[in-house]
Amino acid sequence: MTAVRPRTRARRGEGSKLREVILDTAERLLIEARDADAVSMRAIADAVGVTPPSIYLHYADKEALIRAVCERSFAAFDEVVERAGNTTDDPVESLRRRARAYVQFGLDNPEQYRILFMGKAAGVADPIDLSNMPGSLAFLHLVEAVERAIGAGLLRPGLEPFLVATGLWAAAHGMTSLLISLPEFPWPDVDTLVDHVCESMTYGLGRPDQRKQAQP
Amino acid sequence: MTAVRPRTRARRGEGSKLREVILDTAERLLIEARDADAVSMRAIADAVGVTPPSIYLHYADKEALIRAVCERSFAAFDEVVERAGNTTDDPVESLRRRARAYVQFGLDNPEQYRILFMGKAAGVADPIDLSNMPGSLAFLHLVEAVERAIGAGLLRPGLEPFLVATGLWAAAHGMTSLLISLPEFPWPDVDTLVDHVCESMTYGLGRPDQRKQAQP
DNA sequence: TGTACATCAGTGAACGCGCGTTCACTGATGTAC
DNA sequence: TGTACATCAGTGAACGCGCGTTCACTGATGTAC
Repeated sequence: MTAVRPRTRARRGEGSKLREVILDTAERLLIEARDADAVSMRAIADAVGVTPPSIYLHYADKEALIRAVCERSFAAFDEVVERAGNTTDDPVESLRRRARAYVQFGLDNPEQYRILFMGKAAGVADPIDLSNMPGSLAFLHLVEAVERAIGAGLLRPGLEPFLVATGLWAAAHGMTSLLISLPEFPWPDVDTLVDHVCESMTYGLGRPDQRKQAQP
Repeated sequence: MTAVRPRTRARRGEGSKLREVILDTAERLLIEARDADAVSMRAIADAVGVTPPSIYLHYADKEALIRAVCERSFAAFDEVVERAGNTTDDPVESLRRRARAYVQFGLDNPEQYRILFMGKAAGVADPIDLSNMPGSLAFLHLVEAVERAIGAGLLRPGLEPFLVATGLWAAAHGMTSLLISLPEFPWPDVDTLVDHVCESMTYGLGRPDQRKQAQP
């Protein structure tokens, strides 16, 4: 990919405009490519219409640039899921809508999703402090949504919100990441699959009359 | 990594011995590294104690070698899960044991798991024919296990085995891949998480008395 | 028992390539006087 | 209004590196006579 036009130079004091153009372009190339290793600084510079050293005026190195892209993606992801969850007053239905939005975001933005949740070491910060992680806000929003469902008495009593949220996350992530990684598998219709898993998680695959008394 | 000993040359007619040594070594390096791109043909040759061109006597190119490693990993994976599933006569309990074994295999062999299910294009074959895919056998075994549970009348009537198997797979994969990709997240105890998700998938998070009549 | 020879497992050096990053520089822009 | 000058956005060329792969070859092994 070569530059379409050799970008007009920014005016004095407006050098930081290029910073955002680089960020946008890096994100776009990351989406088109398969992973961060496959997107080179040269390719980014080329697509922006600038020479490679220019990038280093704005980002310390490649890792810093990729991290900046990730942080923006996490914000977008959280926003999409939150918005979908807020379209209903029924807390259980809200969880389902979150799940559908979650999976859809992944399928619409597979490479962003890959960076966010399927990377080699997506988080870097303090292992204990959840709030330091890039995607923490989205997860905390999920825990809150679960708490609302429990508070409304719509889930089995005694459930631990954190554990439930983690399980729901795993289920949504499982569908999303498999759909992304194994596109050639003969998947059922995506909505059918998501609805089935939501239904299973909510009411179970087992026959209600055989439900065991399992209260941890 | 340099060769420990400069490997004694194979005898006449025993050239194919090197083929297996290369396979073992490639698998080992793949486990130690993070992904296939990070393991070079040179590094493999070096670890075997041979020069790079020797590999091309046994594998057409890097892709063929990596694919050979994958095929072996899939076989091992299927075997582990099948064995775990056969330790009980209760079909529903068997599904749970499969799930636990699945997650455990992933955590014990994270890089194999990554290659198998989190790769860029894990399968290459005909998109429609399930039996052509490297991991097809393991999945077909899961469908059969679901069919046994349905046949025994232990699951809600009317469930589609393929859809149920896909959902269970997604749930197990979700936990496994998140645990691998985000090790710094404050995970609950792995067994607690797996048991919780199995319990949810089987009997649901929702209150049984609020179960809706949802028969697709 | 000895020797010429075909086979074949492997070597050593090189190919062209793309990568992240650095370094000395250029030249347009704005400012001070 | 004119000019010297500091600033700063960006350039062009090169660095050293590791990669997958190819090619002409070597030399030990086994076999035929």
